[in-house]
Amino acid sequence: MNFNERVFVLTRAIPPGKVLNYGEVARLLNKPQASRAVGYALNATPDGADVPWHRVVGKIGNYGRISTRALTYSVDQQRMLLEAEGVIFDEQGLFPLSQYLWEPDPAELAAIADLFSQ
DNA sequence: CTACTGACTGATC
DNA sequence: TGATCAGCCAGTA
Repeated sequence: MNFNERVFVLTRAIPPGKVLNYGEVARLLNKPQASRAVGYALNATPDGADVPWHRVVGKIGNYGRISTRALTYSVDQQRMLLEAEGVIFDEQGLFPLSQYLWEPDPAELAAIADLFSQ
């Protein structure tokens, strides 16, 4: 299973209403400094694949921010998807990571790691 | 193998 | 409040 597929698997495991920033995804994949590669992977996400890519966001200090680099989907669309799941944005389009960052159980991570070896 | 490209991040100015 | 810079990494040519 290559890096991209791992990113997809992990992203699929993010529960509604929760998010992960690129750096966190990379860290959970045991590659703490591959945040940029994570962005590349999500950019390659097949449209229509069962991957909630909108739950992966950028990070500014202790806040989450929707990335504007890729225009396959607009910032507004991604924001609407997250708001539909309960994420509240402030006037600057940011939201506190402390409140929305997903913190998976060790057991859940183990299950995901299991899929990686397949 | 080398070179280049990004949905990144944190530090610096 | 921005804008820039430099490390970092996987995928592609």
